[in-house]
Amino acid sequence: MPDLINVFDFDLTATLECGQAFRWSRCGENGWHEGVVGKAVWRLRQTSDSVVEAVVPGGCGKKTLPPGTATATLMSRYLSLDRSLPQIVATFPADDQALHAAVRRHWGLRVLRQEPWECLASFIASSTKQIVQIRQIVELLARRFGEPIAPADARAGGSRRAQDWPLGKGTEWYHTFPTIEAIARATHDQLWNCKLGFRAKNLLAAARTIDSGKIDWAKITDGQNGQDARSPMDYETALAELMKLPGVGEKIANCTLLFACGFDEAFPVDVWIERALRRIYFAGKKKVTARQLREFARSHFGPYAGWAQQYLFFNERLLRKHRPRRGQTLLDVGTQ
DNA sequence: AGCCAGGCTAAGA
DNA sequence: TCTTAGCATGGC
Repeated sequence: MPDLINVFDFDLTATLECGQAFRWSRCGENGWHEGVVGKAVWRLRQTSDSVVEAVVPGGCGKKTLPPGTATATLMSRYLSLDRSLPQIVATFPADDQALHAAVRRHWGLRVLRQEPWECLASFIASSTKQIVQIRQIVELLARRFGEPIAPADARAGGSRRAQDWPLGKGTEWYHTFPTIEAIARATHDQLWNCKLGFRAKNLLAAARTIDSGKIDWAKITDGQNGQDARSPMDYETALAELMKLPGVGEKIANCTLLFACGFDEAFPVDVWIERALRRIYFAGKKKVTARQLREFARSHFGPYAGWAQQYLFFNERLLRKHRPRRGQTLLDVGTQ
């Protein structure tokens, strides 16, 4: 039996599939999602507005996962269930109809709190790559430099009966995401062989820079392990610190701060969000520089700008996905 | 077949 | 300060 978790204002699928994490995939037909988090394999599915089923090591295999246990705390933290979505949304500009429409459409989407190094490394790998390719790279890195997780361990904590498992046979080996040290010890060619291309040298140098203590990694990511949700460092400092790493510009630094370090105001601008911003907020204006977009975002969206970004981003991607890509601009899609 | 992908960096205006 | 080319590769 899976454990049950009570949730409010939560949409598991939107949260896992909105493009912030790369190691989740659907498995089976019954809405199960499977992913490696830390040293464990998690399987999750949402069975109603208020219930998520979880098969995780450390789960008790009983009906409801008792809040306060280590596993419950970990999951609540990773999924950002320990936050009030209505309170976050209340900080958005009240008159921004396009944003509120996106929020309604994807109600329950939450920004995750991922492991910082995995997040940073994944986004270093992401530049000029499609999401399928990024997922491939991350899996290759895990397989070659991560710790193997035996099939039996992947099933730990749940039922021993294979038919209770969404996965079926349960003979597959999993791998943790490699540590900073593991990547730092790798050779350039080994990373290259993980299809990183020119990003290989950036990832290697980033790992070695962090490993040798040249940037204050511990402080940037401190909120991850401490009591507080976020790092004690201020946003601008943390951003500048991350951008010292090779291959890490504003976009990737902001992704890391938002998706892993608890900086809710971090606002990554990629091509998708740029399209959305231009269409929604700068319609009719011919020349809008990237800098203007960033400044607009900072002043317009407020302390949870990063969350607003994620709603707009996901929305934009779905718009594009459901529309023909050629011969039709997004201008006629509207903001409804 | 070609086009393009969730960028960063250096170079040159 | 803003724009542009180059970087490599696989998926569609």
